[in-house]
Parts: sequence; C-alpha cells; structure tokens
Amino acid sequence: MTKRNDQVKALANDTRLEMLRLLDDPAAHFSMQESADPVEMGVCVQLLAEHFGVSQPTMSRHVEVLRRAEFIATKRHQNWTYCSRNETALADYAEWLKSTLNIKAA
Amino acid sequence: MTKRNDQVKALANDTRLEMLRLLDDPAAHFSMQESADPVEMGVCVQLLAEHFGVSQPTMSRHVEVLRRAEFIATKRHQNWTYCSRNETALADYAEWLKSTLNIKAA
DNA sequence: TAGTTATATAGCTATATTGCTATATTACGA
DNA sequence: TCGTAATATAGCAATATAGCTATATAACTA
Repeated sequence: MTKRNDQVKALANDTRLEMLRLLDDPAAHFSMQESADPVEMGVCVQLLAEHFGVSQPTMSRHVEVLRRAEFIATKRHQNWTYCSRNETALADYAEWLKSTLNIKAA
Repeated sequence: MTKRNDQVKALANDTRLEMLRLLDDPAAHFSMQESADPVEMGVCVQLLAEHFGVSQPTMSRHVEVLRRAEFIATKRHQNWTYCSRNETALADYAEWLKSTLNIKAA
C-alpha cells in the first residue's frame, strides 16, 4: 500500500470524514474533555468513540487508519492517546489530488 | 448513498483513479481507438478494459461507479459506450472536499 | 501490589468490493 | 433474419472493511 492509496481509502468512510471535520475545531465539539485541552493536546479516542456511538476498539481502528494516512497525528500522554489533524498532510493530499487528476479550478 | 459518499468511494480504487487520470488526455493514451475520435466522443469500455487488463464486465462496473459519482459521463453511440471526464463534477468535488474539511492552502 | 482507566490487539461476523464466467441486451451488417 | 461486436447484468468466489466482544497492555492511583 502506498501512502496515496492509504489516503484515498482513509477518506472513503463517513465516520472518518466526519472525524476530520470535527477535529478541525475541537473547541466547538470536544470542550467537555477534562484530561487535557482539546485544542492544545487533541481529542482522546474514548471521547471520539462516544461521540460517534461506536465501541472503543472500533474507534481505535479508525484512528489508526487516519494516522497511517497521516491525516491525523496521535500523541500518547499519560493513559490517553490524543488525536489532532495534520494540516500539512491534508493540504498536501488536496493538492496531490488536484494535480494528479489535473482538476481544473471550479 | 449520497452523492458525496459515491464520490469518495469512487476514488478509493487505483484503477478508477488511473482511469480519470488517463481520460484527462485521451489523445495521449487512446489514439488507437478507431470507432470514434477519443477526444471528441470519449473512450469506449472495451478499450479501457484492454488497457487495464481486466475483463469487459469488470471495466463496465468501474465505469458505472464513476458515472454514478458523476466523475465521468457516458454516451451510447452505435454499439459503443463512450466515456469522458466530467470536469465540472471533478472541480466541484475537489472544492467540496477542501471546504467541508476546511483544508488550508498548501 | 492491586485496582482502575484508556488504549490496542485478536478474533469473530456481516457486508461491501472487485475480480471472474456465463448470459442477456443492443446495434449493426450481410 | 442471422451472426457478430460491444455492453450490461447475474451470479459466484476471494478479499477487504467495519462493527462487535474478549482480552492484553500501559499508565496512573490507592
């Protein structure tokens, strides 16, 4: 699997797409997080699982898919894994998609 | 299935991604097509199947997936189905992705 | 050390995807 | 009308995806 293949597949799922959308503004969606500031540290897996109504292992896997695609970064702190968007990778992907398919401006 | 869901899934496949890439410049890749000018009419399913080394029914399904996603248009002429890119839909999708995920410029 | 919490991994099931072959449909030409 | 060519559809098999529960691991706390 290439990085680009990981990336297109990572986006081919509603939950993961919505995760990236919500993680763009953690303050707006995850301000209830107590263990750490969601903006500074990111959002923990459990809170994401609760938001989407899926089990913790299922969310753990979604996180892993997005992390492999480099769309999010995870950092372990105490016993939480915090997730935050990788803006550089997202911008890079959007640019790659446009250029590899030669998509003209809208 | 929503249109956006059809679209993200349509791109999650190497063959279909490459189809869109090749169809950006049919003259460069499908000039051997005899039944019609590939630039004017598009590229027929059989020629696409041969290029990718897959069976005709398999290519027919890939075409259908891309057509449902609106990334290509198909037109039947005589006994061929010609495929051509829908530049408007591709640009619209790229724009939607950037704005829905709030992807910052590279 | 023992218990608790958060996460990761293993293994299972249901469904989706993607390939194939066989066959139906459509269009043309003899 | 009959045969041929291109395409579409049906049905099957192999694999991938995404959910779950059970359990292992990691980190903190009493």
